[in-house]
Order: sequence, then structure tokens, then C-alpha cells
Amino acid sequence: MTTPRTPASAGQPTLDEVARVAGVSRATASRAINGGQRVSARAQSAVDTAVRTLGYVPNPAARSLVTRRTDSIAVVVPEPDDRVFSDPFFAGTLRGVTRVLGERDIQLVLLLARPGASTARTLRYLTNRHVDGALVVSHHRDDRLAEHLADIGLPCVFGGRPWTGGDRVAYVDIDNVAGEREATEALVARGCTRVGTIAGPADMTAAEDRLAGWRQAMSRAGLADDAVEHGDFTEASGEAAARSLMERHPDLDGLVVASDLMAAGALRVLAELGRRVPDDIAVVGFDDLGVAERTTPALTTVRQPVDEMAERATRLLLERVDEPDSSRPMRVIIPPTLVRRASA
Amino acid sequence: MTTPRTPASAGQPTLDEVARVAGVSRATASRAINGGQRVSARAQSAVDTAVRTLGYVPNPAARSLVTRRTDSIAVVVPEPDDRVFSDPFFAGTLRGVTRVLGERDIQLVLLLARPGASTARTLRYLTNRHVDGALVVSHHRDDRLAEHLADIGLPCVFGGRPWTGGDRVAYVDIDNVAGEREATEALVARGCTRVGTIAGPADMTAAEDRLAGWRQAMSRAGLADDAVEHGDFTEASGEAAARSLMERHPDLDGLVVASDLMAAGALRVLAELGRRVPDDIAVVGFDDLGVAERTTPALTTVRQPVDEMAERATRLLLERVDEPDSSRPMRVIIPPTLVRRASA
DNA sequence: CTCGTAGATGGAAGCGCTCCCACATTTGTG
DNA sequence: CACAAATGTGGGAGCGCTTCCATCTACGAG
Repeated sequence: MTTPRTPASAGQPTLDEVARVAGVSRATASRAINGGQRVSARAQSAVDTAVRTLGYVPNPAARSLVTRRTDSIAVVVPEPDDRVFSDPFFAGTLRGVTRVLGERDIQLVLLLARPGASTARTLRYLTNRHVDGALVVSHHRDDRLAEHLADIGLPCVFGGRPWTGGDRVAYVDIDNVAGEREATEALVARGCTRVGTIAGPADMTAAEDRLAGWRQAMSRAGLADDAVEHGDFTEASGEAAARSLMERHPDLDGLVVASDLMAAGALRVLAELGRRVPDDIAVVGFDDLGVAERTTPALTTVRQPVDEMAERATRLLLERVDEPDSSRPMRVIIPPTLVRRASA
Repeated sequence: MTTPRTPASAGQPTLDEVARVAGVSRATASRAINGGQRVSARAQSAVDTAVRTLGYVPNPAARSLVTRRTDSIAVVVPEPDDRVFSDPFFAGTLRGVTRVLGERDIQLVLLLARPGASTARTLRYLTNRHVDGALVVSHHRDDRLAEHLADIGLPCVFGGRPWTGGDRVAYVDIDNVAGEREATEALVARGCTRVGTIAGPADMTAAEDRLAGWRQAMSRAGLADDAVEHGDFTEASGEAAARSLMERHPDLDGLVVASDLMAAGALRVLAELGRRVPDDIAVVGFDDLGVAERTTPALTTVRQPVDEMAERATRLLLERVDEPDSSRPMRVIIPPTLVRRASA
């Protein structure tokens, strides 16, 4: 007999040692450590003591090898990291997720899948079932994450309606169409007759839906819906879009912007051009995650309760992780609300 | 014999099945899958084919149970999540880390340990060795992460010099003292005689070092170093600090700010107060991670190559993970550079 | 006083994988 | 052509944990 590969003396103490020290069997020790069902008070305290004196921590690999759970879920963000770390949308989302995860003992793994390069890696990670489930936020048309996830059968929930997947995929979303329609109607109601929009990226459902909402309101009001420009939800893109929009349509007296960040950029351009907001041109944003309060003038906007959405999505995901084939309600639609401030 | 707990038919295919299909032993299949040392071309391709047809993916729990590696590292950020997601410092850091990790097949687990509540959770996660190593960025005096990590013997590297830990802890940092001294000297050189500073949080070494650099330069120039105000590196705190600083010392003609974000806030306040920058008061920031170019006027600042620092730190960490007891150089100090723009 | 039952316990069988080691086969060398 | 060295292969022993199941104890009811 040669020396064992890993000398028992080194490294972390194992459950075996805990059991020995506590004077119980490994089975009992295991029970005592995991909730203590069917364990006598004596055994329980013996194990507790042993755990403490030995500084025992369970080996998660061994545990999940048998439980087939990892007690962690992934948040997948298919966005370039500079957007992830500048848009308050993600901060809010993460906050909601961690709040729910804190209630149970589940870890969050943030998967930044910047388009292109790393999506294969991300997918492999998920396929390997490093996590029990996935929450996908900010989904783009091309990344086909919905299909892939359905294929590998990993429980998942989308933040925002995904493009495809039909009834197979669960998601939490707000009613973007109604939200943007309402925003537009607010401009119309205050007398705007020439209303343009800065829409989001055409490969995201939230952006498309908001654009549709704007169109609906415009057509109902009998106004032309030709003043459209697309951005990518960033402040810089909002500036660019506003600039080209005002150049093409100098007569605009209203502007519906699909995100507050883009609206902030637009406000800056309008100020530069000497247009007074809201007198010369009224502006509404979308999101209300902090920036809207800090612009000058403060932004009238459509509030999206991101924290709450993330919370709901996470709960939905955990339910699906706990019972993979339950046929619970799979989607949650939250109504947005218009928040009136100075810009419109 | 009853039905096995997990029917072999269900779930993922195992290495056993791959081996059977490929007509080799499990040992050979394993070798073929992991790099293919000592595997004949025939066996290799048989295994490859089997893997593909079966859609086999290795079970990471089983693997790391025996290898004692998880092939993932943690990035620990002891900050409230709203700061993490608004300061470009973290975006840059994550970018550097992922770049290095992409070269090897190592996953990143982002641990947001907002002070208080979740630090115990975070510590437990690390203690359980869910990861092979940890990179700690933005370390505060109180969170004693350095000691804890040293105690549990997890390989780790700090981004920014930690408060304690002496020689036991590895870190990557810039020379904050020299950087801020140089920034201050630039103001002195352009003729400022009354220079204040907005320092960072007193419980962070980077903030303290920058403050020390400012003091050094002030004392060398024979100027009073009484105009000090502390912020927490956020834009809002920069505004507040600037306001109270200008109130207490209306005669300031120079302002050294420990971060660009705070400087941006200060610039806004100065504009509000009608002070022209740099004519009435010159301002220098710290970081140069994008915001400095976008302020009005553009900010003269001390460049901190965050990406590169993160990269170096990650490489250092991986080295330590690979050979835990090597006595390689443990710290890297990168020289900062002054970037001159309009504000000073 | 016996029996049924619920609670507590430990033995043992794996979970899916890697890697040591012994053995078989090929290749190289004088 | 003999023998050594290199190369390829499979058997099998775990890694540390959970959980099934059989067993044992204690206790109140009949």
C-alpha cells in the first residue's frame, strides 16, 4: 500500500471525520448538517460541536454530485460589458435578483456574454449544468439563447419577452406597447402635433414594442409617424439620434425616447440647439431608474419597476428549478406607469 | 434489486456510455476528452465521435470532486451594487479579467458583497472552495477580507493595496501617492496657490494614498493643506463635497479630486456657482476611464490603466492557483500618468 | 404484558469522474 | 535478433457526499 493520493491529514476535514469526532455515523452527521430531520437532540449537538471544532465545511462538488443541484443560478447578460456597467437597468435587475436569492441559500453567477466571442463559452457553461437555472436579461434577436436553453432543458426565465420560443419559455415583462402609447398620448394631450421617437435597437423586443406603442398612439391621433431614429439604449446613441432627428425634422415639438439614458443624451443635444424643453419641444423617456430625476429638466418618463420585475422573474425561475415540469403560469406582465416631471 | 434512484436512460449521458459507444475503457475515454495524452489516433477519434453523437458533456461536479479544482475564480466586490454598476472602474476591471480568463477555460463568478449583510455569505462561498481563487477589488478597511482569505488559504490577489495582511497578500496597484502628487504639482505649476482636494473614502487605501500625495505636493510647495473634503467616489458625493468645500474656502483656485466621477460632480457645482474652469479654478481628476473626456470642460486627470491592472492581477492569481506555494513576486505597481485636457 | 408504531441510527450503495498502476503492444537500438 | 524503452490500454480504487433501507429502541395503547 502506497501513500494515498491525498493524505487524510491535509486539506479540509471531511464528513467522515466529523462523524467520528461526534461519535455518530456519517449518515447521521449528514442529516444533522442538512436540516436535522430525524436526528436526536444529542446527536445534533454532538455533530454541531464537531463541525465547529473541526472547522468543517461541506464539499460542494461532492454534494452536488449526488443531489444533482448546484444551488446556484446564472444571470445571463448578452451585452457588451460597458453597457452592462453603465445602464442602471442592470444594477436594478441584479438588486432584485440578489434580494430573492438571499432568502434561500442560492448563489448568483453573472454570465456576461458579450455578443460574438463568448456566447459559445456561456452556452457551454449552461449546458454543463454548472447552475440549476438561468435568468436571461436583455435578449437579442440573433443570440438564439431561448432555443438553446430549451434544447438543453435548463430551467430558465427571460427578463423581457424573447423573440422566439413560443409557449415554451417563461418571462417577465412590462407592457411596453401600452407604456409607450401612454407616453405618446401624454404629448399629444399637451398639444404636440409633430412627435418623433428615438427607438431602441431593432433586435430587442422591448424596443420594438415601444416603437409599436408610439405608432399606435400616433395613428390614433392622426399624426404622421415618420420621424423615427434608432439608438442602442446608450446615452451616446441618444445624442446621435437626436441630432439627426432634429436635422431631418426641425419642426418636431415632441420627442418620445425609448430609454432615459438616450433621453438624457437627447436633452443635451436639444439644449445645444437652443430648444427649450418642454416649451419648444416636450420629451418623455422610459425607465425611471434614477437618471430621469437628474436630467435638466427632470424627465417625464414611463416607470419600469425593474427591481420588482427581477424579483418576480427570480421567483418564477426558482419555482421552475424546484419543480421542473409544473405547469404554473409562465409569464408575468407588469403594467408600467407614467411619471410626470418637467420635460413634458 | 429495485429501480436505481436515477434511471440510466434519463438525464445526461455519462463517460461510461461514451466509452461503451467508442469501444474503449472509461480511462481511455477520459484521457481522450482531456487533452488526449497517450491516446492513439484511432481511440481518439472513436471517442470524439461518441461524444458528438451522444451529446456528452462532462459533469463538472464529478470532475472537480477528484481534480480538486473548479476551474473558476471569483471576483469579489465589497461595494453596494449601485456603485458597482455605475463606476466605470468596475467595468474596466471586469473587462481585463475576462480577457485573461478567456485565454484559458476558466469561469468568472462575480461576488457582490455589499457591505454588511452578504459578506458572511460571500465568505462562506469562498470557504467552501466553490472557486479556485479570488480577486478582490475595492477593499475597505473594515471588511477584513484579507485576513479571512489568508486564514482559509484560498489563493487570492487584491486589486489595490489592502490595509493589512503584510507580506502574505499579493496585489496589483498603481502608485497613488505619486499620481496625486503629480496632479497637484501640475496645478501648482500653473500658478494655483490655494488648492483644495476632494478625497475618497477614508477607509480605502487608494483614497488615503491619493490624499497623502496631495499633502506631499502641498507641503513641498509650501501651501496650506487644510481644504479637504471626503466623498465616496460617486458623482453625487463629489457634488456635495465641492459645495461644502467652496463654501468653506471660496478662495480656492485649484481642486484636486480623487476620482473623475467625483470631479464631474464638482464641475457641475462650479458651473452652478459661476466659477470658470480652469480660469477661476483649475481642476484635476483621477482615473481617466471615459468620463474625463466627456465633462465640460474635459478633465485633466491621472490615468489609471484599469484594464491592464486587472489583467496583471488575474495573471498573478492564476499563477498562484497553479502553484499555490511558489514564491513569485507578489505585487505589481504600475506607474500612473497625467493626462492633460482642458480643466487644468 | 404484548404489540404496533414512530423516531433514530448506521451500513452500504452509489453519483460521474480522474488517475495510479500493471500489463500489452509497439518501436528503437546495439 | 534480443532486449530496453516508449507508448497505449483497461482495471479499479477512490474523491466526499446523500439517501435508501434494514434495524433497533422507546413508548403508549389495548
